Amino acid sequence: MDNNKIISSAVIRRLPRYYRYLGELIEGGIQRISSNELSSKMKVTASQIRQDLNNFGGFGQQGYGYNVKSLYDEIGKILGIDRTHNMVIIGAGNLGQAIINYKDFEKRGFIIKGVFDNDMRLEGKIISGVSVMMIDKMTDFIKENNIEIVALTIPKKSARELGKIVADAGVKAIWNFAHTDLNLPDDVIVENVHLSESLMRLSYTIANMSKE
Amino acid sequence: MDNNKIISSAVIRRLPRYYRYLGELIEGGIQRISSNELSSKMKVTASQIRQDLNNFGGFGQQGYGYNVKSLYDEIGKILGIDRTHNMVIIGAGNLGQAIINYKDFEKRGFIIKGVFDNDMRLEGKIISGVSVMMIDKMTDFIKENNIEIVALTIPKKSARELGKIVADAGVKAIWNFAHTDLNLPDDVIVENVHLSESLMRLSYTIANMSKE
DNA sequence: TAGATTGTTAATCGATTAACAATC
DNA sequence: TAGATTGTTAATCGATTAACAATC
Repeated sequence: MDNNKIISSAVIRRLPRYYRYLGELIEGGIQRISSNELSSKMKVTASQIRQDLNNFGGFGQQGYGYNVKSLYDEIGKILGIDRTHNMVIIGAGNLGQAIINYKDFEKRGFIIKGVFDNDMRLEGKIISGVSVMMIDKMTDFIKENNIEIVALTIPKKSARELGKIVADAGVKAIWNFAHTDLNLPDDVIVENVHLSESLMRLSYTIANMSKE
Repeated sequence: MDNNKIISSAVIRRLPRYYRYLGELIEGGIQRISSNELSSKMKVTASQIRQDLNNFGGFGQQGYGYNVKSLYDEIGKILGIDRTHNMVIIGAGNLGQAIINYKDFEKRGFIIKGVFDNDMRLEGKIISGVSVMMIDKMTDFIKENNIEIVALTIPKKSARELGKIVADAGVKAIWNFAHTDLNLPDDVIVENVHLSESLMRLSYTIANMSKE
């Protein structure tokens, strides 16, 4: 595998979906699959599957197809979930709590080490085993606990401010749920989840399907 | 504007972001903007902005630029948020509650008419003015209240089942937060929010930025 | 009018699909 | 070996960027 080749984001966007389907095949006890079979399950072209995978190496075998388990593991490695990532949540509201309670993230190696909030009434509260701390303790906590990822589940104004602070504290990536762009230096990774944009795309499709 | 032209999904994906930036310009009291100024704010090319907008009509004026307020309104119309949409949530957990509590959706015309759950202890509970009902009342409720959109904030197994049920009940679109594809007939719109895929993309970027 | 900026065509770039030789 | 299916090249399709004439 050529580690330096830059992979297009279109390919990266599809990898987690391959990973999910392969996981389900494993659960179903399937050991091998051809690009053609996977193609019909996932509703993408077999050609695309083979092209995508070959960006990372020849994981298949002619005449046989792909070994489900080993392809699953390879994609896991590519996605960087063959190791753990320490994470904190900023914002102990419903959305922050939803992320903490959703146990699958932890299963994939995303370890939630703490939740921060500025509501003093929440200080010391335990949410699903994770304790709520005040924002002023955050920078130290990030440095001492080797935190790589911060999830921002707070309103946009605070998100912009705290985004800067955690970037300065040295986190590698921000998972941003606030409805704003963060405008941080290029060495800080930002992955946005803009729910309102998703809902507007849905609304667009409603408006334009009905037309025909 | 040519109502029948099919607009590429790449363009649609960008529209809500234009809408957001224009909204902020309005708040800031800005009345006109050129594609060049907007380009540097949004970090996309001016050419792309002009191309995107011209899919829907000539909203600008040579030598002047775009009127912020009227462009905002036009994009709102295109996105179908110039009218209201009735919506229900299935799943009264943290994620469902987060959506109910987030008042911006309501402001944009997405009216949450009810929440459904199968936990009998929640029956009749009021979450932010919206009452929790049991799943067996759902189909009737959807039909009687002209529900267009259903948000699925439940585990994947139930999501697949209830997705079919609400599709049969006649909803136009499903906003799917479950980590699965729904496989419904083509006339039902599905907009997926796969948080775990988003987190894996973030993880990929961490793994591959550190390499250089 | 002169300057600014759009709308739109043409050029480039990138992503997807098709085809098939290589090979298990 | 024969059949199946990959890996990979070539062809096509679509999206983005550049350029500039039209026009406010």
